[in-house]
Amino acid sequence: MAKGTDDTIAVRISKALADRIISGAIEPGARLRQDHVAEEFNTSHVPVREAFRRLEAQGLAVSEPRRGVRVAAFDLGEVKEVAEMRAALEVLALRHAAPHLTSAILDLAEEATKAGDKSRDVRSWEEANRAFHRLILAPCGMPRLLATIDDLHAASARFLFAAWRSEWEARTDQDHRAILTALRQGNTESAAATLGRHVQWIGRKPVRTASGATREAFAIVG
Amino acid sequence: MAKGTDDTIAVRISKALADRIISGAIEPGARLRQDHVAEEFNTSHVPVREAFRRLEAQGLAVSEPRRGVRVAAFDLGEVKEVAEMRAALEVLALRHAAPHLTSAILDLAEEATKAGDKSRDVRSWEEANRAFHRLILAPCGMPRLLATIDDLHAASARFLFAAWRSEWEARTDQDHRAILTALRQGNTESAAATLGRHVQWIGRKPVRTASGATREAFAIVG
DNA sequence: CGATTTAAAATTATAGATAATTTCTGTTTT
DNA sequence: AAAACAGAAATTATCTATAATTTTAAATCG
Repeated sequence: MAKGTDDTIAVRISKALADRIISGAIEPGARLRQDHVAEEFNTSHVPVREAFRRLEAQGLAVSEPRRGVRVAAFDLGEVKEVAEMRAALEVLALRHAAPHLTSAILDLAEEATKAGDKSRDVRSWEEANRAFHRLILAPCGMPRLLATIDDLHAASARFLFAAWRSEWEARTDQDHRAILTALRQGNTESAAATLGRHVQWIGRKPVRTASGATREAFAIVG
Repeated sequence: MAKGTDDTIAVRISKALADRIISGAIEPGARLRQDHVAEEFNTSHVPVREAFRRLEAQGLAVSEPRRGVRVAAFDLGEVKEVAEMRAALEVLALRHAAPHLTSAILDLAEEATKAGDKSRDVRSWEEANRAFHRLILAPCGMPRLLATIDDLHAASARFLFAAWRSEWEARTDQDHRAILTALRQGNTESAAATLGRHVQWIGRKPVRTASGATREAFAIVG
């Protein structure tokens, strides 16, 4: 991951915190105390507050005036919401990207798919999956759309890590392959339809809670 | 407009600046100098910086590290991009909102349409148009989706005001009426299709530039 | 006279300090 | 024992001050 050493301190902090929130290192609902964060990063709280605003905009944190910032909570409803938004926007992006896709790009996307299938842990699977989606969508040339999709991917990853906290079973991604085949054949509509379905596929998994009981965990898997 | 007196200063500033950027009171590309803004609002620059981060997240301003913040510029490509994103997301929202629409809500939406038709200036037309869209979409119960649509509406309004800076000719909005009719008949798909087309309708208009020449101006009109 | 370097002014980014608000904790009251 | 209530501690939001960087303007050189 690019460290971005010339970034402003606020950006560095927001990236670091975003990573922790997404990976689940900080629990949903946990308070983010500006002085503590400032101390940890050896800065004052001014850049910390700016970092908080960034996290807020990404939907990773919520802030109440005078009461501080906390890590955004989420429920099944939000998982579905993000999945549907991703479906709508990624389909749009793919329709515009399709005419600009080269076989070189599709080859890279295929490699990303293979890397995902080989992944032994959630984290590397997520990285490969994200790479696949970004590769086939980036040529749409719509920066605002891509930025929005990126934020939604971050939310998806958060749900994913929350559900498959440590265990992960490898599985071959047939959807990705179907999408690539359709794109290679110039069948954009078929690829878009599969992508739309693929992104909305929600995985279910029983998870042991802190109290010992088991509940269903949900996560977007695509 | 709700003044939000209990808002934090940063929020107040960001709302005031957003209004100016959207209305065109500040030119695209103009620099936003934190000390000047701070002086105007009788504060220090700390809340101003936070306001800038909010504007950045909304896509109304762009910031380059150490070089300051400027009002986001836009071109025809971005107008189209925002229109397509709105089409995709508003259609999604409408599909979810449709089952929860009451005739009371649809009556309010019809009033908003009439108010739009009667508007003598862009500003009040935009307000009525925004009210219409929000009324029929809000019952979808997807907060993240609605927040994203709101930001896109702000961008749309910006393009609109830039093109129709002062003059505005009244016109009856047939699309809004067609959408309401379809919704009243329970024909969600027809309403969604019309909405998707409606949002992407881009108006064209010759505009006199500062140098005296005329160029085409473009704006989303829906 | 135009290009380039240098110096000054303006501006951004961060730090440290202060006032106001909220949260926490222990105690009292019913 | 549960609820209500102080008072103390912690935390947020803001202000003033300082360091670092960029922009502007002037001056110098080719």
